[in-house]
Amino acid sequence: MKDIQPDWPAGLKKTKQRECVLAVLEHARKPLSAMEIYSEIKRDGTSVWLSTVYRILELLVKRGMAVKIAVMNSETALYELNRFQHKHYAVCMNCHKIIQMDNCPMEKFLPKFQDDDFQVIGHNLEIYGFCKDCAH
Amino acid sequence: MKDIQPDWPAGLKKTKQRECVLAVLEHARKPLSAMEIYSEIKRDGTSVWLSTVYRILELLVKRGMAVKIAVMNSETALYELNRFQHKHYAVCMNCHKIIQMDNCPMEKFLPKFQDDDFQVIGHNLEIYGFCKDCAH
DNA sequence: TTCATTTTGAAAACCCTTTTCAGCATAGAA
DNA sequence: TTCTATGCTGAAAAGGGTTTTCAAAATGAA
Ligand SMILES: [Zn+2]
Ligand SMILES: [Zn+2]
Ligand SMILES: [Zn+2]
Ligand SMILES: [Zn+2]
Repeated sequence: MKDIQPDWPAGLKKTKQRECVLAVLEHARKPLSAMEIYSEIKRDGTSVWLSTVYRILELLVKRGMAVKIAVMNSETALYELNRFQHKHYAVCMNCHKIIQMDNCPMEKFLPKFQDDDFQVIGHNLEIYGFCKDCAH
Repeated sequence: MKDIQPDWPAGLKKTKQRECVLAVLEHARKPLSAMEIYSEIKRDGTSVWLSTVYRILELLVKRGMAVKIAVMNSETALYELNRFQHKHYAVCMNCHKIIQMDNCPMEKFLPKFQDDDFQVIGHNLEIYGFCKDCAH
C-alpha cells in the first residue's frame, strides 16, 4: 500500500503515518472518511491513531494537498487528494454512492450573481437522487 | 410570540412546546438552529427542553412542514418553515450571514444530467464568498 | 371522567472530531 | 555520527451537536 513517493512535499516532516495517509488517498477511487483511511492503514499493519489521521488530514487540507467534502445529510466529512479539478457530485439517496459529475452547471450563472452585493469565492453543488443500481 | 394558529395541523397533538416551535419558525426571518429556537422559546418564558425541540423539528421535517438545511463547513443544522419555494443560499465566509438567492442556476442544466444513469430527485447548491459588509 | 396513547423532562449516551500533553521521532547542525 | 531543537504521535479525555432512554405527565377520544 505504501508507495515510493517521487519526492516528499517540502516543509513536511516525513513520518510513517503521513506517508500512509497520502498513499491511501492516492489509491482511493472515491472520497474517504477519516475512519475509512484509518482502517485502511491499520489493515495494512501500520500502527496509527484516529486522532493522528484527523491531524494529518487537517494539515493536508490546509496545505491544499487534499480537499474536504461535506455531503449533506451525512455527518461525516470525506477527504480526497486535491487533483485541482473543479467538480461536483451526485449522491444516491439509497446506497449513498457518490458519482462524480463532469461538468459544472454554475459557469454560466455565476457572473449574473456576482453583481448582487456578494463577492463569490466558490460554490458547492450536490445532486441527489437514485443511481442506476437503485432506480425504481 | 405564540400566535393564535388558524387551524392546527391534523393528526398532530397540540402541545405547548409544538405551538412554540411552530410560532418561532413562523416569525423567523432566517433559518434557525435548534439551539436558537430553544433559546427563543425560553426567553419567552415557556419551559422546554432542547431534546424536545429536536424531536419536534424532526417531526415537522418528516411531515414536510419544515426544511432542514445543512450549510457546509458548519456543524449545526438549520431549520425553517417549508414555504414550498425552491431556493438556494449564499453564505458569507466572514460573518456567516446567509443570503437567499432568488433564481436557480440548475434549471437549464438538470435535463442534461438526467440522462446519465442517475434519477435526479433534487439538488443542493451553495455559493460562498463575502457579503457586502465583509467585502475587502 | 376515565383510559389508552403520545409526548415531554431529565439525564445519559452517541458519534464524529478536536484538544491535551508527555514522550518520541525527525531533520538539521555540529 | 551524535546532539539538539523542533515537530509529531500516542493515548486519553473533552467537546459539541444530536439522539436515545424511560418514567412521569399531558393529550384527545370514548
Ligand atoms: Zn444507489
Ligand atoms: Zn461548479
Ligand atoms: Zn459577511
Ligand atoms: Zn435549484
